[in-house]
Amino acid sequence: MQIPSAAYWPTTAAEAVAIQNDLRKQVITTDQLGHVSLVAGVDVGFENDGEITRAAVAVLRYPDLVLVDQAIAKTPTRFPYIPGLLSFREIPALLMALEKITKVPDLILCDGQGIAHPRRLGIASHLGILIDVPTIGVGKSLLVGKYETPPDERGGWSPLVHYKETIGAVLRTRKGFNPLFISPGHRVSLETSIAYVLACSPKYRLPETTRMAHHMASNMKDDK
DNA sequence: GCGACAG
DNA sequence: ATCTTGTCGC
Repeated sequence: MQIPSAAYWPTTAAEAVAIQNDLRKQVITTDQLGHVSLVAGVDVGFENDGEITRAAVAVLRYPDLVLVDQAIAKTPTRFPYIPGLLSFREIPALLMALEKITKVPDLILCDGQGIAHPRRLGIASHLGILIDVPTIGVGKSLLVGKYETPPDERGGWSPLVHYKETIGAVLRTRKGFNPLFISPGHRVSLETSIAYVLACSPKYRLPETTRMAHHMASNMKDDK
């Protein structure tokens, strides 16, 4: 798919924060997505103490979740891991992998937060704005916000609140397992985000999209 | 000031 | 994220 040239990339934390404060104005948290027939999952992995970044994209047909396209990319890491600035470390490699995809997804599920972020610009929101595709943040743990333990049943959830603002949902995709931290990335509402995450996680705690991308990013070290 | 802190 | 086998529990 066509990817806008990420001409310049920040080098310092202060620079990255300034970019987030600017891009946050572009985030849309209302439903602005068409018919969804293709859902993608993206994930990243590292090698050599983080020197190399591996990215993987898995495109699945929706709603049967059959893998129809995939791509991987490997590149030198350019930004350190700093809580709140994760996207600057992982997005460069993700864009390289997305560029190789031939089927453009209608929706992308990302590892990490959407607007459930200190400045409302987690990796899902950041990526969504850069490529202008609807995105949802699916985190395995908390970054910011407070919440009550959600009901222990599949579909049970409770709001994630930060500074009096609802920024996401703590959702259980399986009874008896830790919940996921869901938040709108870009062009998707919270309600819709919850619905798609549940629809994409029919059997395991994590969405099929995420699981497939994860496996691809891991097996990259086995082959070429 | 102290602690928390996606992957 | 990553280093890694077996092991405990539903």
